[in-house]
Amino acid sequence: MTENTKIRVYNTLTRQKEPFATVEPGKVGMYLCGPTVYAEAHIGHMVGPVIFDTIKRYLVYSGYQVYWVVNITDVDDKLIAASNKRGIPMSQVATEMTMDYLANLQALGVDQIDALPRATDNMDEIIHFIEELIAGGHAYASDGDVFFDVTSDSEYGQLSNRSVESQQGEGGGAAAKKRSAGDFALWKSAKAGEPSWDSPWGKGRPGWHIECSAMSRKLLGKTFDIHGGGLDLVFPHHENELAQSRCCHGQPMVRYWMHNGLMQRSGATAKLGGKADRQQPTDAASNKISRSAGDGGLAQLIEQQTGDRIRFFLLRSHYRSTILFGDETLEEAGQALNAFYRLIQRFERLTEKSFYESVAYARDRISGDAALAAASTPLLKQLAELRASFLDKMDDDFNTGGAVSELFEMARSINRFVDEAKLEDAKQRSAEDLEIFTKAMGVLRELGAILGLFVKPPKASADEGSGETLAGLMDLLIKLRADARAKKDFATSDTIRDGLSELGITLQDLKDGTTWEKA
RNA sequence: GGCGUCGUAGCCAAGUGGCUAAGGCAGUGGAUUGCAAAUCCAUUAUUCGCGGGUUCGACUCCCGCCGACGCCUCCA
Repeated sequence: MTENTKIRVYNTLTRQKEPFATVEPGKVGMYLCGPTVYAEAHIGHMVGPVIFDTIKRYLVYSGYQVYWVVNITDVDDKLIAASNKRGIPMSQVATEMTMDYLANLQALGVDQIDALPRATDNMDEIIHFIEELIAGGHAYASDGDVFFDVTSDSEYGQLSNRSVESQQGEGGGAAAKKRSAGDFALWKSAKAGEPSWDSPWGKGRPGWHIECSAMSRKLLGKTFDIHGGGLDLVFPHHENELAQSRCCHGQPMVRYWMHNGLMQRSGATAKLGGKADRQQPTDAASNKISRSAGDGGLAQLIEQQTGDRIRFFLLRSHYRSTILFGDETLEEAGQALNAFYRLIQRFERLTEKSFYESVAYARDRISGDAALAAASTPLLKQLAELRASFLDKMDDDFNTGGAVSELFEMARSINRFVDEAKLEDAKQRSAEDLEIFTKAMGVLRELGAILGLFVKPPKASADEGSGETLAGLMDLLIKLRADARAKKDFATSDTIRDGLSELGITLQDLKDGTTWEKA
C-alpha cells in the first residue's frame, strides 16, 4: 500500500476532521453534485469543480486511484420553464447549457472528471431505485406521484441536524398527497405539455434528489468515499439523497460528506438590518451570487481574467470558507499570480528551456520525496522543507490557501538564489547553478500541478493584442530604444518607455536585453 | 423562531492552548538601475468583533452580546 495515510478530511456528517480511510484501499470514489443546466453558469458554480478537481489531483498525487463523477441535472422545473420561455425543447436548453458549463470547466483547468452522467440518460436506474424504495417500505405512490416517507427512516436529518418533527413543509397541491409534511418527491406526475417518461406510476419525471442516488450507485457503488457539493445543498438535497440511498441499501451511502463554502459578492454590504424571520432579501440586494440576480457571463469573465487567474483566486482561500468575489480581489489574485509567471519567464530566459515542456518534476509524492532526499545545496534543502510544509497543509483537509503561501516562499527563495548566484550575468553563471535552478523549478512545477497551476503556458487575456504583429512592433521599438541608450540618448529611450507605459506595456531592462510585459 | 458557518493588520487570507500570529495585495525605506520595471532585503496586528469565564497560560476551549452569511423541501 503506497497511498498517503496522513490525510484528514472534514466530514459534514460528523462535524469534525477525520482520518481519510477509503472503502477500498488505494481507491477513491468521488461524486460532486453538478449543475442544473437551465441557464449559463456563474462564477459561484465553479467553486466546487475547482476544489474537487484539486482534491482529486492531490489524492492521485498521494497514491490513490480516483474515479470522479459529476452529474448533470437536465430535467427539472427550471429547465421546463426555460424551455417554455424560449420556445425550444428542454433537451436543447440542457445541451446548450451543458456545453457552456463544460467550456467554463475547461478554461479553469478542471480536467479530472471521469464521468458526467445525465439524469435523462438514467431513467431506468432512477425508476428502478424508486421501486426498490417502495418495496422496502420507504416510499409510497400517491396519485401519480411517489414520495419518500421520512418517518420510515429513524436517522433522517442527521446530516443537516434537523428533526423530522421540525419539518413544516409547505401548503399547496402536493401537500395533500403526502403522508407527512417532510416527505419529498421521488417521482412527479407530468402536467400537460411537460416532458415526461413512462413509469409504473404513469407519465412523469424524477424528483430532484433521486438521480444522484441512482447514478452514484450505478457508477460508484452503494457506499463510496466522497460526496461533495456546495454548502447550500446540505439540506434538503444531500439529506434526502442520503436517506434514499441508506434506506434502499441498508448501508451508509458515503464515507465523507464534503461541502464547499459559497461565494459572496464583495463590496458594499447589503445593509438590511433587523433579523426579520425568514425575510429573505432579494438576491439583487444581497451579496448572494445567483442567476436570478443576473450573475452569469462567466465565459466573458474568464476571457477577460483568464482561467488560471480565477482558479488561483479560488484556491487562495480555504474551500469551506465563504469566498468574497469582486473585481479588486480578482485583480489582486492576478497580481500575485504574475510573480510566478515572471519567475517562470526568468527561468526560460536564463536556461533557454521551456518550463512547461522540459522541466522534469515528480508526479507523485513518493518520487517527489526521493528527488529531494539527497538535496545537498542550501536552496534545495530549503525547498524540501517548504515542500514538506505544503504537503502537510494539503493533508490537513486540503488547505490550499495555506499551501499557496509555501509556493510564494519558494518563489522568493528561488529568486534570491538567482540573484545571489548571479545567474543573470552570462559571464558569471555556472552550469551547476543553472542545474540547481532547474531542479528548484521542478519542485515548483510538482506542487503547482497539484493545484492545477503552471500546467500550461498562461493564455493571454482577451484584450491582449494580436500576437505576432505586436511582438514584431515591440522588437522594433526595443531595438530603437537600445540604440538610443547606447548613445546615452535617454530622452529618446524614456519617451519610448513612457509611451509604451501609457499603452499598458512595461519594459524591463535586463543585463542582456530588454523584455516587455502587458498589464 | 430552528439548525449551522463566520468575524485575524488599509485590503485579501492561513493558523495554533504556551516557540517571532503564515503568505499575498497595497504602502514605506534600502540594495540594484542612467532613470525605471522586475528581483532581493527591511518594515507595516504588543494583537486576533465586544464582554465575561475555565486555565499557570487563550486569538485558539466555554457562556453571553453585537455583526455578517447560509439552509429551513415539491407546488414558486
